[in-house]
Amino acid sequence: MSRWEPDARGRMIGAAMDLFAERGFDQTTASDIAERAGVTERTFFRHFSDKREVLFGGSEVMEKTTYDATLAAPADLTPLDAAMAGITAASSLIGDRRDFTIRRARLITANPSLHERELFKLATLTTAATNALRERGVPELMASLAAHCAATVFAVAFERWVASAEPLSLDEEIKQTATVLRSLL
Amino acid sequence: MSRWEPDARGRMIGAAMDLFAERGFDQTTASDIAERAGVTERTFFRHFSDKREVLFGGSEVMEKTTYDATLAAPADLTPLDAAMAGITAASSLIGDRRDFTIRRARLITANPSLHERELFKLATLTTAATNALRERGVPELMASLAAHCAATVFAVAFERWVASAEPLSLDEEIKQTATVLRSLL
DNA sequence: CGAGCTATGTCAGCGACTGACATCAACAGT
DNA sequence: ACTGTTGATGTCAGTCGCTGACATAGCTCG
Repeated sequence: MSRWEPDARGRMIGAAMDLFAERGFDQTTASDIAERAGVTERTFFRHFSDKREVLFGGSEVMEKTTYDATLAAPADLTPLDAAMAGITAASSLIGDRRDFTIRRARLITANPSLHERELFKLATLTTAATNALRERGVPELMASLAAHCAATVFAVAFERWVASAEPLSLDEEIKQTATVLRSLL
Repeated sequence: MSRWEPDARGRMIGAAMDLFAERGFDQTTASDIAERAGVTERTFFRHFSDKREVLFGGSEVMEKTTYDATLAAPADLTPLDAAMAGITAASSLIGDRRDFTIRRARLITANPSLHERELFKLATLTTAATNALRERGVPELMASLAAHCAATVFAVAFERWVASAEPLSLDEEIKQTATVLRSLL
């Protein structure tokens, strides 16, 4: 797959996370990452469209999962429940690898520029759920609001999941958060 | 105020919006903006921490307004209503200058990197409302969820306000959107 | 009119990112 | 085993975003 060792991409991701944790994001150059991974700066930018993207590998998969699972949810679910089903399906993609995900989350919250990118990725999930809901026949405004609410539940639950020392599963955290959300109105 | 003409900052904002509209954000260099505004590139970066910030001038004011108005809302309001009061107060800061705001919004949605920044600014409003709610004695989780919901209403309502040809006021749009949100649950 | 403050100009330099071109490993077909 | 093709990588030069250090011009105040 690569000119020398295999899995250049994986090595770059690992090198980046190590370096970000050691020195911080801003103090790490793309060239640093590439060097530790045994490749060139140029090949780093062939794999990742920019320096931040090295931490956001699986996001297209999550987007597609969100869309598919929202669309495939039982027909009798409310818009909000369908969107929740979509987002929950996507969340199960990361709920497993707990320590990797948490390590990554800490790096992200430590850097505004990475935080920005994460908000953007979350917005793509919202859009995916919105599109799927519209496909289900939900009117525009309601689709958008339901998708946003589901994304909110995910974001807040994820934050708590990361912060808690002895944790529930991410799924459980989401369920509890969703319950509180419903009690708001 | 400036070495030559007054209101260098205002001229840079105007120049940036014109150039972004003419050639697009990526095809406009910071030096281009500075030149059209009659200043140096260095001066541009003294006024704006980065190239995107030229479109996000009033955001600290909106953040403070959100916090203050959420905190100052009548004590008998629910968390969601208090947060809505805060965000609505902030929205009135832009609801006036409609064509400027819409022109700006179109530039932002046309460019992912600007969109990223806008999501970040919206997140700061959410945080401001969350903090104010906590100050009101609302428990953490509920505060966070209420603030997120209020921000969602604002974001969705704003999007519709920008898209509509013959529009309601932004306030009206927010009220209608909030009603639909409540009907979701 | 001189002292000091502040906004601006000038210059040098790093790091993010890109386009163009050369190169190397693996693989397919002969 | 030989060769042509393909795809990932290396090399190089260059643009642009952004910053630190220092010089300078305008304003204010005594």
